[in-house]
Amino acid sequence: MHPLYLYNTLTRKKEEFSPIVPGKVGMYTCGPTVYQYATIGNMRSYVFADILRRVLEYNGYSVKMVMNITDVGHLVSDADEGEDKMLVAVGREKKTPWEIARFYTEAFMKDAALLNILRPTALCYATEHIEEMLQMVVELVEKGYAYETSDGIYFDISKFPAYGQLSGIRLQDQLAGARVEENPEKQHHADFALWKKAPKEHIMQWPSPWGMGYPGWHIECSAMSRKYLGDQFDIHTGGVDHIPIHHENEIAQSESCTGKIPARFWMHGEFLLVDGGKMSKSLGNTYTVHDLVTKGFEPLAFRYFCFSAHYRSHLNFTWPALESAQKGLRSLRTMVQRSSRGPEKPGAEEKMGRFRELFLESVNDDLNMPKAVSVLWEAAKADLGPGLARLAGEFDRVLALDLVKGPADEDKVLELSELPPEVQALIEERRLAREAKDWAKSDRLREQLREMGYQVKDLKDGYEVTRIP
RNA sequence: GGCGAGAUGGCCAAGCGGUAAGGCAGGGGUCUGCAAAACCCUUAUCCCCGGUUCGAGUCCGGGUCUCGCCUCCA
Repeated sequence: MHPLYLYNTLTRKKEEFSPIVPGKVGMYTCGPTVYQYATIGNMRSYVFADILRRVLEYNGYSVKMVMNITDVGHLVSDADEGEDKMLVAVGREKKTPWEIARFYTEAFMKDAALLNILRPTALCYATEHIEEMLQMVVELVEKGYAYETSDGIYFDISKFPAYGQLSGIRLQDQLAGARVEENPEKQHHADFALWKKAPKEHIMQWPSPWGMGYPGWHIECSAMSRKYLGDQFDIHTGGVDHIPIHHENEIAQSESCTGKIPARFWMHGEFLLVDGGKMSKSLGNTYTVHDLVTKGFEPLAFRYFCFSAHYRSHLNFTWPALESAQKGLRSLRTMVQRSSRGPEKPGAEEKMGRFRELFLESVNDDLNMPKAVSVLWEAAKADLGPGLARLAGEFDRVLALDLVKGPADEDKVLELSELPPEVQALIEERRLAREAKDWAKSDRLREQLREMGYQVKDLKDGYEVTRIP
């Protein structure tokens, strides 16, 4: 047996995983803010969460996976300054925040489905949990962890000495207001908003004990994870950018309320780089799943590409790299699918057992997907016969690359009858030329067909026509 | 200024104390009238300098260089 090891940001080491309740795992994934299309950088993060969930299930756990949808505008800056993201989108698209949120939520779910990301067992929308958030804010105020200013309710960080445990930041080292305007009413520069009082023109606002307002960004995760997973659950995931502010704040809020750190394992996915540098919405060098499809790639090529590096490493996105992934995936599927048509091989089962073990060992080693994929490649080359297809089917419960059913290189062989008449005519002419051993004419016709978008392969007896992609 | 990650063959990338996975690309070969496909073979002492050890990409110290976070963003 291979125990499951996961890296915990909290302790900065790999730990053997075991859930609070035997056999069951509760995990919470920080979901998207739905005010524009998700980038492939965002998607890498959700592929990571999906892999974690699938590996847990592969290990026999029943997983409750909760993901939030941030459909309320929180402020642009985590330091509670600046514009409201949702309002920016409202100005841009001339729609209501609700319409925008719905539109981009659907777009996100569609992209996720294209990447074979399983739907979370529970999706929760921030706007549907304002009540729970307010209750938590009230609780924090009553317990003395928060104070009121002219523009909102703030968490009092001085009451939570453990602050900074995730990121290793010591508050006294941080330069107050180094890059943002300091709010003079805040008692400590790292105090953060639990609730904001809304100016009249603010579109999304709700009644509260402090008048009309809207929630601070961090409170939604605390309130919703508590509601669906309890005061303490097993795993919390997100991007590395969430470590210093968002998750620190979340821990501070939740633990102040419940007395417990909300999650035992904190796991973070590294960023996707583009051409060696950061991808960011503000730099405008972002791509979406749709962009990949437009360039002729299948979405799962991106999923496969994500497996080329460990989730805690930077992964550098370039078009040639994606092409390499697409080729690798296609060729893997070709091997798998071809194997299912051949005869059984003696001794295959024995070898398969070994590969199963290696695969499990790899994914259970903190989700080492590059290793896991290499195990599959080794299996593909091990002459397992139809056993390979069975094995790939098992591994695909984690990989989800449509190995057995997805498009492979060989799938494009066309019947003569499905070709346009003029193409059929040229092929027939070429067949006759070949019979007459008129190679010059044969080659000329093959070139002509190629220009029309068809590749002709000559076999022992006959030929195969495929469409050039 | 603070925090963190990383430097492995042409490219991407595993390995985390015992003598370098895998993919893509390249080269050679088999097959073929020629192609294509397929199959086989093939390409590295791991940024630099010290140290620990019988033994180090793998641990420690010091450099150099990248990159990320501390603003939006996974």
